[in-house]
Amino acid sequence: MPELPEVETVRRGLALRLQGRVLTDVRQHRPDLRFPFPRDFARRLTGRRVMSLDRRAKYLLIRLDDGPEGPLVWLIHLGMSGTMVVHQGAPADPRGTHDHLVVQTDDGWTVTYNDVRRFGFMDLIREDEVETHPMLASLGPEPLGNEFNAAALSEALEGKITPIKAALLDQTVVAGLGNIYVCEALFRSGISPKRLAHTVAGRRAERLVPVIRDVLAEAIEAGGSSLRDFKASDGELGYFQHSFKVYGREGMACEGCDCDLARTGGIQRIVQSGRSTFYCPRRQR
DNA sequence: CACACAACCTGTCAGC
DNA sequence: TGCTGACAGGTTGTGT
Repeated sequence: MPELPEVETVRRGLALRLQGRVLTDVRQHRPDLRFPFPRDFARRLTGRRVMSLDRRAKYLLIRLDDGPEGPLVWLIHLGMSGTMVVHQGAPADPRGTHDHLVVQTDDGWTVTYNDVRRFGFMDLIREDEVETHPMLASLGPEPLGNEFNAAALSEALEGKITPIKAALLDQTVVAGLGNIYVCEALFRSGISPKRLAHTVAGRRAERLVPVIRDVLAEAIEAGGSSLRDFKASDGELGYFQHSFKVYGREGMACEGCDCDLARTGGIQRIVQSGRSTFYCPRRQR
């Protein structure tokens, strides 16, 4: 589900209600998501005050105040179907089917983590463990940060024989892109998803980098996209999905294309590394 | 080492 | 109506 723009939208939504608040009650309703929750997870969160909410790639990092163990960082990955829904008042009773974690704040709000597929996970670590955390240590540059530029991308793609589509999904190359935004960025930059990654180094990388930044920034601006099982943290749906140019548009004409749809078949769907790729074979080379 | 693919889990939808 | 198979935004582990 959530790619970088959706996670950023969740971060902003959560910040509105969690920043500065004390977590007065934490209910964990199953022992694991994708991985087991850390030991005594709910107990260790209870009573902590939220100092800041940050994001690294598709991860949320919620920084907590000093407690018995020192300041802790609550690490969250939403997986494919994880959502954070915030509402005023007490938790729903009975709770929703896949509400796995329910947190109450000292000012009377409830934050619910719901995750149908349970590909998400959480951890609770010390600040000095953040950089070396197994899930964070090998992440590449933030696509919206200064370290992500044509030179860096070219270097990361150097010698890669895999298709550019697969390379951009590789979180060690650039951290935060997922299936939708890779498809959209490749379309906007006119690069075929089948093109071998190393051939994108150089001029094509110079073209691609600003397009990646733009598409992510636009999606964040639109409040994140949402498909059927994603809700932004305030429960409202995002609207960038209406701006997809190729994703989910198999057989449709691509924007600005004047070729004969009956003859060309329009936008194509292919499978790469087991995942759908949507693209226009005529305008992406 | 680099890459492709299966696996994780549940729900939805299209087709028969 | 019910069954089956394909597919869904991510990441890890395994096998070649």
